[in-house]
Amino acid sequence: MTEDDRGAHGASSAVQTAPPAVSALIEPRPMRADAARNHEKILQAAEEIFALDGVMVPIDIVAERAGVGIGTLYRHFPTKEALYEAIVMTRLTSLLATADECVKNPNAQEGLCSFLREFAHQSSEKKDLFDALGQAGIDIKARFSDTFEVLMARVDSLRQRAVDEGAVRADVGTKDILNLVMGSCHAAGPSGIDDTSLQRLVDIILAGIETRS
Amino acid sequence: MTEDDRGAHGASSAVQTAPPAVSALIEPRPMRADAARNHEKILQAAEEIFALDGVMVPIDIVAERAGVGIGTLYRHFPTKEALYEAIVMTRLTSLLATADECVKNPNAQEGLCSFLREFAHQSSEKKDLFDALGQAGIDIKARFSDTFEVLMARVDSLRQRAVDEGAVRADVGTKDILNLVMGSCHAAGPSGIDDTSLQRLVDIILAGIETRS
DNA sequence: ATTTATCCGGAACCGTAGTTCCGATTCAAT
DNA sequence: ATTGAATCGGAACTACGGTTCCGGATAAAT
Repeated sequence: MTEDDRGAHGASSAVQTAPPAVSALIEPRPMRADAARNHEKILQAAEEIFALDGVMVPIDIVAERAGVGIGTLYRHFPTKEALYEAIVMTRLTSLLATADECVKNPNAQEGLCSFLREFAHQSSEKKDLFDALGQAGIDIKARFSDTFEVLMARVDSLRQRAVDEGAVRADVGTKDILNLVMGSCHAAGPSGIDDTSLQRLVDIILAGIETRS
Repeated sequence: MTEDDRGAHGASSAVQTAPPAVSALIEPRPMRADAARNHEKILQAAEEIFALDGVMVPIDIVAERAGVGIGTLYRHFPTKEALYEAIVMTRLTSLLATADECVKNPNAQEGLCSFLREFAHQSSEKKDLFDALGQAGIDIKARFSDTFEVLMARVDSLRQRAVDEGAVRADVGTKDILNLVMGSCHAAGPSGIDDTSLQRLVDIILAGIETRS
């Protein structure tokens, strides 16, 4: 039961012209047009709502906002956790892209700096998504260990470059930095924190990890 | 209904010898011995459990740990929120005491420093109590505004002294500092963070708010 | 146009956690 | 020892949110 759309995420918009009999064994079916549309609508609605009201919102609300029934939502994401996973994945990927961008910056310090700013900015926009999930008993680091590792490595290279350049103290770990920045994002209570204040906090952190003269 | 033990918290252990008829209008009744005992047991159990498993634990568990029935618990704290309030109050008071202690330190920088360390230490011990409450939709700053203000003022005097002494930058606010330190405490995920790492984070923050040479 | 596999919608179900209620129990005053 | 009010205990009630189920609608293949 309910095994029909398992693993259909990567379908994209590739046209299927191969003989059905054989390819059916590999790729079950291309997913109906409306289904694909709904899948996207749900994902988007969830992202918006979670960012706005936190992950505690009842799932009905997400369905309502997406303009679909609850049943439909469950057809696409058999569990609320599955929804979380999809969104966190999006988020991690996006961060990874940001990190990649920042690595290109020839100035190591600037690179690290702008990554952290962007990281903080995203985190505060998406109302403490990561943290709220932790609260709800989902261990992100465990569930997405591979993607997480990659991101971590990327950030670490940002940090290492800055250290090599002599701009950042060698005795602060990547985790320390990320913990500090993440922490800043939700410390200001449920009301969130305005971007200006947040950037001020990031500045302090940056000052804190700089090499002293 | 259920108005019999309203406001009986401050009863303490003062002996009542005044004529009952008159004092009854002022102080309803001294609270039965076992009741007082239970009140204390519940408070203590709640503090322990909340610190250990977070505020999401069902209230039955608290009652069980305190060795009383659910009904009893509700007799003393008519709502789960009421329990929260009692505990947060304890916590705030304790922090206030710490702050008072630190103000006595003749060295302003050391004073601020040791307060922040202690603050961080307590926060990590008591498993993100404040934050978890925020998550649960309780706005601490609003509900305890008066006590909170006092604490805030105290910390601000710690900061101001350090600024006057030329040890801390003048452009960082008290809120910034507290946000950073609070943030550090729970950023490390549900598993918490060991005290050594936490102190390292506090060190970075302290470095970040120092005046540059 | 017909047919059928897929998908949609939302009523109903179930488990969980907060809260209420009231008979049984216990304190403490006489 | 007796008595009555205060307190206790926990079964039962309620609200809420996640999940299941299935009759009806729809895309797309013939």
